[in-house]
Amino acid sequence: MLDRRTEILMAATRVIARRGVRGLRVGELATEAAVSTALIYYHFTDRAGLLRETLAFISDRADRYTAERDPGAHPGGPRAELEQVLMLELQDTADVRENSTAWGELRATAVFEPGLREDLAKVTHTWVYEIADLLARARPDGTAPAHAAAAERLTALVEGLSTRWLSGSLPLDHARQLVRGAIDTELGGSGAVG
Amino acid sequence: MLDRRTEILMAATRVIARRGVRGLRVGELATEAAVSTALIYYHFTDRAGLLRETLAFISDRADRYTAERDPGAHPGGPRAELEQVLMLELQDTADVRENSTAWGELRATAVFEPGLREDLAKVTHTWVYEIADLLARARPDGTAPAHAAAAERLTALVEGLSTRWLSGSLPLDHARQLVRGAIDTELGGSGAVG
DNA sequence: GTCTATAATACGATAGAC
DNA sequence: GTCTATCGTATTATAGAC
Repeated sequence: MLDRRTEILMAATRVIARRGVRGLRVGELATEAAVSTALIYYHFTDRAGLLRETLAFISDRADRYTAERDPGAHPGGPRAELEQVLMLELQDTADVRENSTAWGELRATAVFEPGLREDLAKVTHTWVYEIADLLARARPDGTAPAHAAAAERLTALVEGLSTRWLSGSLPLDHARQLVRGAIDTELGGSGAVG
Repeated sequence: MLDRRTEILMAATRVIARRGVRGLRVGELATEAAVSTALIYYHFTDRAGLLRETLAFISDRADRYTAERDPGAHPGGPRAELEQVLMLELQDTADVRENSTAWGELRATAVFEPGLREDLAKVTHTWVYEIADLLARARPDGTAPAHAAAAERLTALVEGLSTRWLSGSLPLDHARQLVRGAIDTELGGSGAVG
């Protein structure tokens, strides 16, 4: 059985997925969690603190996506592992939708709130580094700077596509296909225009 | 001489660039535009209407970036033109910063407000189509679907990089370098990992 | 068309009972 | 720990003078 505090954090994640970080109202969260607003202020100092803890909660959950994998031991080899890791952000399950939405919100909010930037940079760096590592294993002949640049491009692409998906301008299947094409292209495969 | 209405729209663009769509307060806009809040409600029905018109205003201005160019008559050929058009979103001038910030906000807001999605899809489609056309001119040997996919990847990449730039996680020069690398890679040049 | 003044309400946050 | 009730303020929106 989960404690109330965790229930509130999960409810906050759902509300953020529905209304955005900046659209979260403490009153609406109370309704979603089926508690009073006073209880929220009992468990969290204020709205800002609640938001901080919720974003940490979401990050942890996202970390677990990847942390639970067994790195390097992927059956399909590094190429398949690379594709799988990049596709983690592009799946239509409640969990991933919630996480991707919150993540996009975090990025969008950081444009106007410098206080969020540090957390953001840290998590982004971890992700980029992981992708660069997989690229290095998929193409051991490439240079480290080339792998780093390709990893930055692939992750930024996934973020861009994720926003388009969530904002309804791009079907999920199409977004996934574009990522596959980008992997092909970056690995020097047959994906390029010519 | 501009009329008050247009002055308010320009002021709204500045406020959105500073605070975000959801951070825009009618009172702050009034101060920025040096008018009363009542005047804003005289010229626009309500906050939502003001926002709609401001976002249309921003879209029009962004269209003009590219519409005013002389398509096909670029001195450096289609490859240079392609690079230039993609780089339009990644420049540290007040205008571009305002537009890119507002554009990112429009996308981020559309995730939670379906009413904005139609406008968004239209402008995105125009942009993607323009890039696909330039790719076709740069590589006439490629197929139309390949050009379309590459255009979607390049524009989504620019959006992702733009958000990273504006949220302070990526220096502008680096973002621009990554776009150049992506163009090389998509055109089958020497940019790939291997 | 533009202002000052103010109504109406939404929202974050707290007091105090249980 | 959890609730009901409420306060204070920020914000949207309007009334009415000029």
